[in-house]
Amino acid sequence: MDQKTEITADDTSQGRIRQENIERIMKAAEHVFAANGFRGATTAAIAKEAGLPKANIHYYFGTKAKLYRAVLDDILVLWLSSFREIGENDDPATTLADYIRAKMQLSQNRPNASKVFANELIRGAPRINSYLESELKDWVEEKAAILDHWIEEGRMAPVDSKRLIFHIWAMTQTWADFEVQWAAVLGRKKKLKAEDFDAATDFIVSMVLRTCGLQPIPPRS
Amino acid sequence: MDQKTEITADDTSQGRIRQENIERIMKAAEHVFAANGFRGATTAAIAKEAGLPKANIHYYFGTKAKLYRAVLDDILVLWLSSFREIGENDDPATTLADYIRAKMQLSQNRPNASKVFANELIRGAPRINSYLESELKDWVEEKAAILDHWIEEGRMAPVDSKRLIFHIWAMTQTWADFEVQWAAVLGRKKKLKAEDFDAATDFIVSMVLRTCGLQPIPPRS
DNA sequence: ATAGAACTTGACCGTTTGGTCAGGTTTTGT
DNA sequence: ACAAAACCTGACCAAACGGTCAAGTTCTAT
Repeated sequence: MDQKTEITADDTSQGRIRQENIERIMKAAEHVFAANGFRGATTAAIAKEAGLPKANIHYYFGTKAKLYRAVLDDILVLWLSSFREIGENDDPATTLADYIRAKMQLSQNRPNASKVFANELIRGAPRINSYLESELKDWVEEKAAILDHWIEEGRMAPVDSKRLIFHIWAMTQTWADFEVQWAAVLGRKKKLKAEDFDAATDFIVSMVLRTCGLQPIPPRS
Repeated sequence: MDQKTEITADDTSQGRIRQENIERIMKAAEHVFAANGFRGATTAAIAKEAGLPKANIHYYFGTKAKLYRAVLDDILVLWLSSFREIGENDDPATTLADYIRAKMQLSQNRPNASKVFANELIRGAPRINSYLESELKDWVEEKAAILDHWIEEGRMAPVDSKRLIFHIWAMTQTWADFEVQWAAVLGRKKKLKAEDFDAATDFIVSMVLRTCGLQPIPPRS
């Protein structure tokens, strides 16, 4: 009668079958939500991609909205955990480069996560506004303060630290969200090659470090 | 019987009422498609926002798919026409700065156009792949050649010209597509202020010009 | 003035949607 | 071995969907 098993994404308490199926469903859901947005995605499409009857996904997640939330929560955890700890005593150049590389690998390895997040933002982020206004805002302010500290110590050139972070995000995320566009312009067949991601990573690192006066500008020919 | 009036977006041949209604519907459609994607958007929602009965929008556009195409075509024209002509004899610094400013104004003034385009790309661009592979690719290659020419002449530092263009797009579009995110992090109430766009524009211009060796890096304190 | 073209729209239709449920099978702890 | 818990799923439902249509109203050229 009462199906109050209270399913959460990280329910490790019991059930091998449960874990396997939840994983399978969420992977399929991430893909379908990425490709169609929340409203455009159908539970039938998710079920088909997961290779399960539709009723089965409702058994585990109840409603489409709850499944979406679970996918979204998974992504937010991934997002925040990807941000390596930055300390005031670290080297500015290597810290920035490492961070860009980490974000870029996320774009390459988890493009659907990035797309679901992008979809949510485009829609006005109705479900994650509190996350943006709290965790994310705090994270940015904390990291920006460290950059400002470095600037004050003369360890890098003065830049608008918050906006630097914003644009690093913009540049790294574009390679996941708009992959088809860059693939088409570069003459690739739908998918980018690994070397495209490498070249983009190097470019962004170079651009950011030059902006911060941490890498010399090559002389004009 | 046969309603073969062949409606195109730029049908100026006749009909004051026709033009007015088509404009109203397309504006509403752009908003609804931006907020929900093609699959997630409903003709009822578009009709409601346009202030017309649903049957009326079918009278003018036939199907949801045709309406979407019309909106998309409108955006592609806007996109390409926004790219000012660049000549080999222009000044690199002012040309790049002007271009960034133009793209940024599009983000500020037509965010829904940007969002519809972004949605289409995230989905894999099923309807505009030929545009990406032809017009857009050609445009990028043409402009990149001019940048390369400038580099060869020693008028700017060597950079990967195509990737520079890609990342300018990424940085300018993020202010339209992900406005809520930046508004939340900056502590604004949902919408960014005009000064936020101005500050972002200055930052991107500065970043690009520094990268190209066209603007001195401020000394460390 | 008037006839034909253009525009309007409530009511309707077949399909797809998210979600439910009863009755079954499998797994698990003892 | 066996009962309880967990899992499975075809069949079903009301609501929402894209689209149609016939009967009307308004506009426009002569």
